[in-house]
Amino acid sequence: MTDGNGVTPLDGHLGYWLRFVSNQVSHAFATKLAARGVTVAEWVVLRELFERDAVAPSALAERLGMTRGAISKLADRLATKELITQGPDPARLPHDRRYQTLALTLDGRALVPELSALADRNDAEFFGHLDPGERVVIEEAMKGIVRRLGLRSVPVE
Amino acid sequence: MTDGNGVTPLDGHLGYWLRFVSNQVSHAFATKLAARGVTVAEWVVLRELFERDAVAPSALAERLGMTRGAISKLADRLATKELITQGPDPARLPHDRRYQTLALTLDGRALVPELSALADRNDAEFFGHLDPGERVVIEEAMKGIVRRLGLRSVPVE
DNA sequence: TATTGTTATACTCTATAACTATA
DNA sequence: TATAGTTATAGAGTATAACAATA
Repeated sequence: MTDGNGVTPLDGHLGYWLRFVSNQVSHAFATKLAARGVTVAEWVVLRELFERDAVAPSALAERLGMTRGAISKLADRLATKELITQGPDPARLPHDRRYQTLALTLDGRALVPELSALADRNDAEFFGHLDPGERVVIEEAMKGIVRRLGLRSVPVE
Repeated sequence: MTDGNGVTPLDGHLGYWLRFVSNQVSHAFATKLAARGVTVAEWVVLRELFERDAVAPSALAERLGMTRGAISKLADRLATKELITQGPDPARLPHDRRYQTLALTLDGRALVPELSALADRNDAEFFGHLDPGERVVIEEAMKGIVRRLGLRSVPVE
């Protein structure tokens, strides 16, 4: 599949179309989140803490496929916004002070369902018109690729 | 579709799966390109110049959905690598010196087919196993979304 | 004044690696 | 010495806005 120059057109790759749509979806979502003062990376952390309540930075880094340094910076920003707390791990006390725990504040916990509604709306705007059959094919194909290649880590960008 | 907390699971959105796969595809491609000393954004510019030969920075910004400032920075990097040239627009001469033109050097032109082969290989690694029917459903769904929402600009990230 | 392009500034995200404090 | 976490640095990408040169 070339254009006569021996070079595949950019849009000749399925990856091109996925990236095109995916970038637009993410950008639209980022814009919605920005109105609430949150980035997509921050949202993912908040969402994760909503599910698990108290998590060590290193565990979060592992689950989200990020470095500890990246989590540390994100956590600082979220703490400044008073959406999470950072503190020693009570389960490790008394006093292995190396271990820390991140947890949602009340404000943070209250915010997650609102942001989740934005995520729902965003998804519907882009994919709501697809018929269920198409939807299933696409979702299963993506899950299949993830399984087949053994991919992990939550996508953030 | 909630998890009982009134909050949709992250992976309950089709956008999640698209982003997951798309990010992995892009990252794998970026790694391949990095071995040739080029980023994905630079690749997109090179690919565009390969097709059109001499392009004004502002035209490139328009086509790629980037700001002129962003193009300017990219162009500087590519010129430093001696993959493109920056100069006055000969079609505008004599002498409306505001207009500039970007064009591939011989090295740049020679590089594009090699990078294109990397793109082919990358796409095959992720999507080569899909049966043609699945492939068509996915590609057409993505194109449909682009059309329906009037999206434009080449995705770079 | 309007337009093309560059530059300055700033912020997000990412990664590597040095550093601290604990153990 | 090993581990958990933080901090420093750097680079890519993005955007806005000020700026220079030209028309």
